[in-house]
Amino acid sequence: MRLSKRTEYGLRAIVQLAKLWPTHYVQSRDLSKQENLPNKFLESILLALRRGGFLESKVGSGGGYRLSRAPREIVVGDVIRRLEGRLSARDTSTPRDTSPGEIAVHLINNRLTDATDKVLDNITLEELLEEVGRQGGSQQEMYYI
Amino acid sequence: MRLSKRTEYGLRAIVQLAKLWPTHYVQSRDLSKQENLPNKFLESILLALRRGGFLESKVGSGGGYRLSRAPREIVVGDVIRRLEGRLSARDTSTPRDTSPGEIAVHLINNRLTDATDKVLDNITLEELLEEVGRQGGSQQEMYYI
DNA sequence: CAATCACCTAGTAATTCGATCGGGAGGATG
DNA sequence: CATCCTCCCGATCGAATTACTAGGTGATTG
Repeated sequence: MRLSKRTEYGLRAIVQLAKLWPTHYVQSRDLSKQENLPNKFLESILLALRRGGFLESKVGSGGGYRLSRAPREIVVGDVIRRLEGRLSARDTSTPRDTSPGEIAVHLINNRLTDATDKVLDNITLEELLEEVGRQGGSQQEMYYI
Repeated sequence: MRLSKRTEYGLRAIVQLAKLWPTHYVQSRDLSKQENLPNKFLESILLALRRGGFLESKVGSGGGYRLSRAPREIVVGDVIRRLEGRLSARDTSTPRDTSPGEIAVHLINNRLTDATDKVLDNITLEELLEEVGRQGGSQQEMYYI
């Protein structure tokens, strides 16, 4: 499974903002330059993040975006779920008089979303930044608790 | 994250075949009726599963498909990876001189594929059938080992 | 042979995705 | 007040992906 570009760009932007926190507002234009992202596309993503309550914005000269709270208080899973429309599309309804195949699929789906949620809800922006600082944890799989 | 229809249909079909194992060949037409799936679409999926070594087929009158081995020897993860083209698209390369944002995304992606692989590689068709038999485990989240 | 059924190619319909366009609206600055 | 600056926001568009269909080939069986 792979994250959409929208989510990827959003993550990259918010990581930059986390690095610069709590210094003041960064403009979307600068963000798209730093991470080399399509300007207008990024704008809409930043807007979604603001609506999600992760960012604060300020219009006018000297305006821009910044995190609305400390990186340690922002859970990566919340950010990603906001951007990735379909993620966490857990079937709330448990079908009863359906075929075994459908039940099986339902079951697999739930386990998958469970597992991904567990991963994503277990890391904050601050922790993510720390791990990135260690060059991706010496690029090995020593992760998972 | 959600499975594609292709994967979903393939799973549903192979679950049916697992239920009927080791009785003899089932035709794709019957399968599509039982699970109410688009006939021709399912055909191409079954073909892929056969090429993946999960199914055996027999052409001609009285032909059809069956599992190529016992349900306990078929891992769900293998089936799904065969159908879902992109899954397990783990970035093999570890980018070095890239932005923090890119490294962060890379890291998240790896953790996600790790987690999903772990879930899917930990259940066989036989186990899946058992759990389905328990009506989806009384529809609660008592799953995960 | 005549019916059956897997196999195969190709093509189309529908949706999603990535990205762009083109303006507002509303604050800052001089 | 004028005019930059920057966020805000809806509409749109091409391309890729996904979902699905049509139509034929050729082995197998009764």
